[in-house]
Amino acid sequence: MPKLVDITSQRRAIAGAAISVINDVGLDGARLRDVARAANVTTGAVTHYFDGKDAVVEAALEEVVRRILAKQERAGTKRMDVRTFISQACSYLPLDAEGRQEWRVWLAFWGRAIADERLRALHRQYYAAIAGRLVDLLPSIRKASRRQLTRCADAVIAAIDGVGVRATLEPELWPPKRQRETLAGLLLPVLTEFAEEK
Amino acid sequence: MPKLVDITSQRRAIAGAAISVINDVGLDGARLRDVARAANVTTGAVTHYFDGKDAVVEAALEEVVRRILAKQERAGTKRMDVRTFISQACSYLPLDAEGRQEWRVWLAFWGRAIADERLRALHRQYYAAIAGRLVDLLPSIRKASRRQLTRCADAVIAAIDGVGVRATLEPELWPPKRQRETLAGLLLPVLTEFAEEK
Amino acid sequence: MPKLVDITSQRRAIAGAAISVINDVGLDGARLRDVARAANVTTGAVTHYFDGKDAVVEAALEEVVRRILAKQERAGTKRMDVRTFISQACSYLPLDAEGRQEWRVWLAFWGRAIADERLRALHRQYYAAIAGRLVDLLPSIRKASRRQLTRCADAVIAAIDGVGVRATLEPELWPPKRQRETLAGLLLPVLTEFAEEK
Amino acid sequence: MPKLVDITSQRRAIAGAAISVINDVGLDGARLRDVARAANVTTGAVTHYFDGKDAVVEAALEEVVRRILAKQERAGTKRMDVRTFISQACSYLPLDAEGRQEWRVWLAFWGRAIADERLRALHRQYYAAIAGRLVDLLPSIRKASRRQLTRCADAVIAAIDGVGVRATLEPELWPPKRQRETLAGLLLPVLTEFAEEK
DNA sequence: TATGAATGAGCATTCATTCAT
DNA sequence: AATGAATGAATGCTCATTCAT
Repeated sequence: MPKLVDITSQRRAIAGAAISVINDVGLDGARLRDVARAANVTTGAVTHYFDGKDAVVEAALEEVVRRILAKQERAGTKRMDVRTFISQACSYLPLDAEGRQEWRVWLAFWGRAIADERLRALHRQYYAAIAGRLVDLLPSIRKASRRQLTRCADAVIAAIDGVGVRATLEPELWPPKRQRETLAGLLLPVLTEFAEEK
Repeated sequence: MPKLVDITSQRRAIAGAAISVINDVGLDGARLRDVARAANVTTGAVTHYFDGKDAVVEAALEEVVRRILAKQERAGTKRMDVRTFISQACSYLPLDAEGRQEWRVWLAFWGRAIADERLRALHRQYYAAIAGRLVDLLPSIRKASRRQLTRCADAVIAAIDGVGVRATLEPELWPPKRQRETLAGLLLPVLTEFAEEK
Repeated sequence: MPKLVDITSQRRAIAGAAISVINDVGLDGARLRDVARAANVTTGAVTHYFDGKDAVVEAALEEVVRRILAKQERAGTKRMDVRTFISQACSYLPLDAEGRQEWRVWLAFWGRAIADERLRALHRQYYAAIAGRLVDLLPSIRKASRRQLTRCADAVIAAIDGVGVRATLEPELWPPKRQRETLAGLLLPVLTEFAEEK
Repeated sequence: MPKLVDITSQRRAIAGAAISVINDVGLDGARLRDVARAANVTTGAVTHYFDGKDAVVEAALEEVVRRILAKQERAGTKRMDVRTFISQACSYLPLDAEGRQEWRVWLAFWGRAIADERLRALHRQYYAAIAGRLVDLLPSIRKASRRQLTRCADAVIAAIDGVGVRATLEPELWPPKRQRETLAGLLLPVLTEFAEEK
């Protein structure tokens, strides 16, 4: 009787190992053998669960997105003030070790996506998901037209990305405080204005 | 007498070729041979002018920064209103083919910098230069303390990076108009507030 | 289950192939690819079993030493006369095809050792082993102080090396007879004197 | 009017530079560019004076031999006792920095000669020259048949080579004293016997 | 005569992938 | 299902050599 394994959880475990390796040595530096070792399996096992390196890499990206989205506190869509919203937005930033890891890997994928149409398509998809969440959340501040909501979501995402990138590249210069202040400095005026429009 | 060449200009030419190749195939995909071909020289010539691939890559980054900084219209530091400042900031965005190329390469470097201390140090240095320019420019809007200027510069840089990243990854969804509007949407409230503080 | 291989014997096989290649084309001329072919494996296999070319080269040296030492007839340490000892010493000389090969490779390593501290350390170690054997053997001729034994061993080793080098470089001029006569001509007076000291 | 250069002295200078480089980095490690730099000329000049690397290398060997032979004190062929002869023989050993350099380079050439017929022919030639000198010198100890002289010269050369090799590979363990004692230990009995034969 | 920029073949090395077990 | 030994294509890099000036 063969050993029964949970295929999905094995794939998740390997994807997680890949994230860890990418975080350490970058996307190019990540060798399948190291991923295997980090997952406590053999290289053969990795190619057994995935079609090849690209598939592993995509699974890692998918896992990162899953984790990033999971960060967002599952707040209801009830009435919410601007400050609460901003504090929610801050949860996306690389404030702790885990967040930094996710951002580092995320940046690594950007770097590869510029020359990989498949990855870029995934990015479009993930951004759409994130933007969709915001568009769902923003009406809890104020009812607005779809167009207004989209614009506002664009601004919020850009602000988060802008702060997150800088904090990821200069972690020693960007403690959580500076990240939060900068993000708040950008979002407070925008969202206040948004909230007060009629 | 042997042919005398301008070493600096040759290095610049090769760095430019590297940018072009990185833009096309990414930082990992960039092979020295392709860089050589793009520069109309042989691989031997490339290693003649540079110590190795890493040196070529760093030169490419340096050249990209040079071009990005050169973009900024050399406005005087005379009195400037918020709208003019934002329009200046927009000149950093990937609005045209050239800008898109620079941003793509820039993103590629981010991806590698996460696992390359040397590159990260270069990034710190370049960000400091860019921030410095802004800090020099902001007083033309309003006199302010160094701390206030820095915070404002942080916000501006984050906004530019955030919009630029998104526009680079989703170029078909982010025509110049959307980029400008999003950046303005972020900066106008912030800078207006900044300008009106006393 | 994957094929299980005896790693040590594979390494030995590759080292042996390396010896053969070095014998043919010299230490510098030896390419990993040729070593691989001589061992009936691929270059990838060679780098699979060794960290790189240097490691292969060191393994070849180790194997040569093993073979050279194995040459020595395993005589007991019982009473032995000078002529028997000399005949034992002669077994180190490049008298046959196998011995010539070992000496050629041995010379090749000398040439590299002069600029390679690591190799020189190995040589020191191997010489110490050879000298040790002689020091163990000489008392079967006559009891002597450690100092006297060492001096005698020095002389014996020098005589063997001197004859061996010349015979290796001028094989056509140095048939076994001439080698044996020259070595005996050097050692007989020395050892006779050594044997007769009281 | 073109600059007039002494071709021969330029070649000698380059050969000397080559010796120095080979001494430092070995025969394989020696790059033409380094030789050129050590000789204070350009690489082009080196290939101008020599047909290629092999020619430079051979010139270096020739120069080493010249220096080694020059070492031998030009004693007359008048009556000479055994001790004086041995002291002459010792002058071939790597007793000082200059001698060590010559031996190191000499060893490097042995290592290459094993796979280079041309170099081996040169070695045969140089050994013949050295042996010839000894054969000329030995009669000053005792008149003997050509065959006896050759055998004795063989022994002397082997003893010198044997001690020299070891001293070159283990310089820290072989100060001049140990070299001289070992060589004398080998040659004294042999030559005494030779001198006393009738 | 002499320069040194440029060439390009050749090398070790890396690593995703395959496959017999 | 899982192993890990073996493959071999692909790359960066070195360096002797060439040649226009």
